[in-house]
Order: sequence, then structure tokens, then C-alpha cells
Amino acid sequence: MGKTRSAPTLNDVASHAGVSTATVSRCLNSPNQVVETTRVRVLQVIEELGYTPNFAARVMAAKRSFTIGAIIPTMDNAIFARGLQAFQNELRQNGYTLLVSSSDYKPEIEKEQIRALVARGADGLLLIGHERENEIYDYLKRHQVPALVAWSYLPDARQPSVGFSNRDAMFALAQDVINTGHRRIAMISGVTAGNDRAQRRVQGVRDALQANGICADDMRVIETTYEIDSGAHAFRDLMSRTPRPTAIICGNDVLAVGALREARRMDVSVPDEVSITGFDDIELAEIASPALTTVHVPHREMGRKAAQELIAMVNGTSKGVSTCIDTHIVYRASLATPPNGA
Amino acid sequence: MGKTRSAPTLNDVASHAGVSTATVSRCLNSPNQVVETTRVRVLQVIEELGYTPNFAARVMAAKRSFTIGAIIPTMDNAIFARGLQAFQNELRQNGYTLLVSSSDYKPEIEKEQIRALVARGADGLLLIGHERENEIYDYLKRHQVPALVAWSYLPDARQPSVGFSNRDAMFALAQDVINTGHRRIAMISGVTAGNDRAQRRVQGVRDALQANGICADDMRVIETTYEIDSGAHAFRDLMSRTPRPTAIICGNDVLAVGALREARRMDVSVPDEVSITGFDDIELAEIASPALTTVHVPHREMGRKAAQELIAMVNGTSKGVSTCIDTHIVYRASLATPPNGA
DNA sequence: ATGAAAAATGCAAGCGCTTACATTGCAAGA
DNA sequence: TCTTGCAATGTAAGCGCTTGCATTTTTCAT
Repeated sequence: MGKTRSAPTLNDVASHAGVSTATVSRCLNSPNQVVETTRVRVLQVIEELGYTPNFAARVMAAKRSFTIGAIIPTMDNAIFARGLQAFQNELRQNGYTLLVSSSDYKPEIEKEQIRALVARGADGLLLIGHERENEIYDYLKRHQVPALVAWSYLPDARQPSVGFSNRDAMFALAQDVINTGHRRIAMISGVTAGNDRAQRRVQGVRDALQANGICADDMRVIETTYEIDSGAHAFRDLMSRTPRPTAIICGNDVLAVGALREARRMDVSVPDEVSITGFDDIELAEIASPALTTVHVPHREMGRKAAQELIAMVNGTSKGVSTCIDTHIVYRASLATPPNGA
Repeated sequence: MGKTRSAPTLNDVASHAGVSTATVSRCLNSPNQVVETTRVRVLQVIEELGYTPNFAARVMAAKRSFTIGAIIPTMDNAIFARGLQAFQNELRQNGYTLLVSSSDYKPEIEKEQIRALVARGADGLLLIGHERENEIYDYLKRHQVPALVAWSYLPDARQPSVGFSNRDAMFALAQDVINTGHRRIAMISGVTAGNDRAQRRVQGVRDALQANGICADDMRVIETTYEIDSGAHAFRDLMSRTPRPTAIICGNDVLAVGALREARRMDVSVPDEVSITGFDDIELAEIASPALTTVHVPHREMGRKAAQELIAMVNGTSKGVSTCIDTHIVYRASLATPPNGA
């Protein structure tokens, strides 16, 4: 072990095995091009030396990295975890490696991460949501790196996407809330600036109100970051108004759980005094008490399909086809008819 | 836009600016070595051309990537999210980029990911827990890639670590459970094979029992994966025995939350009939109902310190110093005195 | 003005790998 | 036995960048 001072290179392997570097390279990349006897010998030397190919060199020479990059807004909660895990599994099965970084919902950081990943030779990129500077898309195009958008479905967008209609999903949920009897509806939304998913979710609620003859302009909407504390804070804010809303639709489960927590602290009963809904159906939604009525997003399916499509794009098999995933509403205890006389 | 068919290189910039590639390179890497007038001109050309340095090439030439890799067991729940976020922030502030991948708690995958990250030129690695094949450590040594272990503190281990004593933290919690009056204590642990954190947590409980004259061998321990459903399943199993335990200590919050969920389904009151405790103090712990008594791990602090130490190691400033982070117990509703007559 | 030291820039050798093309070896048909 | 043709291997030219060293330009004390 460790006869040499530093890591062995292709060259070392070649000379130890008495062949040329080309042959060693071929043993690794297209084994059937080299006759068995030499292949065995070479592989043995590789084993002995503990040789691992240098990726940077390989990428540079081959201009192909079998690496896919993904930039997600945050790792801080589970929103993207499940889908990403499925994405990674599918990639692995096809010989790709996933590199993840998070942008903390900041466009500049996202931009920087995109560049970092491209510069690192990512063959393709998974991006969350459509909205970002055109410059970025130009950059990607220039570098000929295909990008697929997930967590959103917009058939006419510049980039192909695999996701769901945030607007329609939220519309359906809001319709249900209305059907349950609610009229005074408020909303706790994620920050909409630079976040098309959040924007469309708000739009979905607005459209549903409108469609039911409720004036959407009156709806109180609080925008805040996707954190439990933020949701809690927004809830208190909303409930301090008179008249109180009878239902609060939250931009995602994290916000809803925050609202739930604050309700408990304020001793406001859910759903007796106020109904609360979420979005995503992450584990939290079922654990929360009362459990959350929410929009179920098939994250694993989305992750898997995104991987398949992106691989096809990287291979040149596909020019980028958008896919819409169906969501559905999960009914749990947090939604009920509004209190009497409300 | 897009005059050239493909991405511009250093060479393109150099010729457009009428300087040598060396000068362009220096503009980027050590700006003070080049006089302002040329620097401005070069930067302008870079801007015009939309040039981004090719990372693979840079890594290869400089043998330094300013990239740190981290392999975590899972992204599927929040256990590692917070600490990792802090880790990344600290890295960013020091000009490093973080690359993350997850091993799904599988040693072979972890090994593969380690190689992938090293081959990609990671300057340093963050690993979770100490236990892994020596071969991996040899490989890392050979490639001269410093590695720091987190989420565990073991001063005498081969690798330096920044973390906490899983054994001591769990010992303290178990002691509290005992002080609260419990004698029939059971445990739901994560899979201990290849997971030293899980092993030591079990050990902590055993030691506490022993220290209080309770026979540790009698303790029922169920090992299972760190998933909510697994925790639920284990809980049902444990509660089907006679006599039932009065307290169930869980290997982490995820398992505890699963137990809580199952308790609700089985209509077993927590903490009246049985107390449940967790470990980690992730958001889930506070949201759960009843809220979890658990061991609070200062994840952010750990992440930050790990980043600082790892950077120092990469710079050669430090040979690798281990740091122990203090944990403390957070008392919430899920722990109470055992039922009368128990 | 002048030479020496300092500052700015250029030259060119790699970094470790892939791959087009050239060469060699060998089986098999003539 | 001698081509012919293909399979196996070797040769060497990059891939885009950094950096030690050489060269040119500037600065400044004399």
C-alpha cells in the first residue's frame, strides 16, 4: 500500500501493465475493444495500484461527464427531498451521477451555482420553476447544456418541464374550501418574487374565488418565506384582523404547519374556528395535528420522469418534452365547515 | 449574442483582448498582478464574450478546485439538512463550493460517491460518522484529500471529527427518563450495522440503565430504518408485549414521530400511558403532538465549525482537530411520569 | 540621462485523459 | 505460400487552463 507518493495515473497503469495508455483507457471505456488477456492484466494492475481515473481530465478529453446537476431552492425542509431522491435513483440506474446544490431561493446564488455546475461539465441540469433571467438560458444554450424544469408545468415556456400545474392544483383546492362553505378566505403565500410556483398558486386561489362570485381583491394575502416560523407569524397576523378569516390557504405544508403551531399557541381551534390547508403533502402534513388537508404532489413520479426526460435530452434522443403530472387533494382533519354564524 | 458556435475559451478572450492567455488567467486569479488598464480591458472582453472558465481544465492545471464534497446518508428527511445548510453557507463565505450526494445509508454507494467526489477534484470531504472500511481512508490518504467526520465526536478515531458524543447525549436523556420514574424502558433504534452513531446511542441507554441498577439486557431494542413508518411499526410491535414498556426511547426524532403517529392510531395516550423521546430536535419534534422531549443537537453550529475546520485542513493550516459540540435535552410533553401501578 | 530593480507580460510546458489515425499481428481465402 | 482484411494496439494531438521562468516595460534613485 502506498508505494508511490501520490495517486497513480493512467500512465502508471499503462507502464506497469506494459501497454499503451490508449489501451488502458479502452479497458475502462469500451472493454470489448480490447482482447480478454490484456484486459484482465490491465484491470489487475488497476486494482493493485488502486487507480481511479481523474474526472477532470476525463471530462476535458471526452467532453462528457455523465453528471447531472440540480439546483434546488433549499435543502432546509423536505419539499424537494423526496422528488430529488427519486431523481437521483433513476439517474444512478442509468449511469449518471447527481450533483446537487441549493440556492436558498436567491436568484444570484442560483445563477452562480448554474455556472459552477456547467463549468464542472454537467451534461444536463435540473432547475426548479421557470422564472429566471433570459441570460441564464442563453448561457445554457451557448454551452449546449440541456436544462429541464421541474415542480412546474408550463407547456409554452422556453424550457421543457416536468411537473404539475400549480395554478390548477391550487384552484381545485380552493374550490373545495369554498364548497365546504367558506367565504372569508385568506392566504399565506411563499414569496412570489422570482417564484412562479408561488405566483401561480396565489392565482389559482384568486381564480377560484372569482369563479364563485367572491371578490378576490378582498382576499388577504401575506407573503413570507417558506419557514415554519414565518407561517406562524403570518397566522397570528391574519387572525388579529376583524372579521377573522374562516379558512387560511397556505402556499405549502411548511407554512401551514407553522400556522397550525401558532393556532395551538393562540388557543384557536383548528378546524372548529378556522380551517387550514397546505400544499405538497410532505410527511409533515400527516404528522401535524390536526392532520393537514393538502394537495398531494407525486414527487417520486415527478423525479423519476424528470430523470428519464433529462437523460433523453442529454443523449440527444429528445428535444425536450414537457410532461404534466397529476396532483390530487388529500382530505384530512384541518379542513371543515366554517363555525356557525361566521 | 452567440456569434461563436460554442463557448469561448481563455484563448478567445486573450486574442480579443490582445494579450496572452497567461494575462487573462491572472486577471481572474490574481488581479493585482496585472496593471489596471489591461485588467479592465480583459474583463470587458470577458463580459462581452460571456466567457466562463472551464472548471475541469482549471482543476487539472491548478490541482485545486475550491470544492468541498459531502456525502450524507439521506436527503429524505431533515436530519442533515440544517447542519448541511450551515456548512454550505460557511464554505461559500470562504470561496468554496459544496457538492452533496447521498448514500442512502449504503456503504457501497457511499464508497462510490467518495470516489466520484475525489475524482472530481474535491479538495476535502465531509463524511458522516466514523465507521467505514479502512480502504476508503487509505484511498483518501493516497489522494491527499483531507476528510472530516461530522455528527459524531470520537477524539481517538483515525479521522478528526466535529460533532457530539452520541453515547453521552443519549445517556443523559435516558438518565432523565429514569429519573422521571420509568423502569420498563424499550428502545427503537436505527440500524446499527455500519452506523456508529446508532450504536453509541443504544450504548448510552444501556449504560444509563446499568448505572441505575436496571438490567440492561432485558431492554427490548428494535432496530429499523430511520423512517416514520418504521418507527410506527416498531412501536406497535413493542406495545403488543406484556408488560408494556412505560417509556420508549427512539434513536431519532423521525422514529419517535412514527411511534407517536402509531400511538394515536392505537389510541394509546402519550405521555399518560407511555412516554416517548426522540433525538436531534428537528422541526418535526416541536410540531409533533404531543411535542417531543428530545436531545437538541446544535446542527448549525456543528455545520459551521465543520466547515471552518475542513477549510483549515485543506489549506494545510490544520492537521485536523476534533471538536465536541454540546447537546442538551429539550423537555416537551411526550415525557412524563409513568402511569400509576406500572 | 542612466542603470538597476521592480512590475507587467509573454512563453510554453504540462495537468491526465480520450480518440482519430497509423501500425502491427493474425486468421483465412486464393 | 502470399495476399487481404480485420481486430488489437500504439502514437500523438489535443481538451482549456495555470504557472515557473524568461523577457520586456516601467519606475526611480542617482
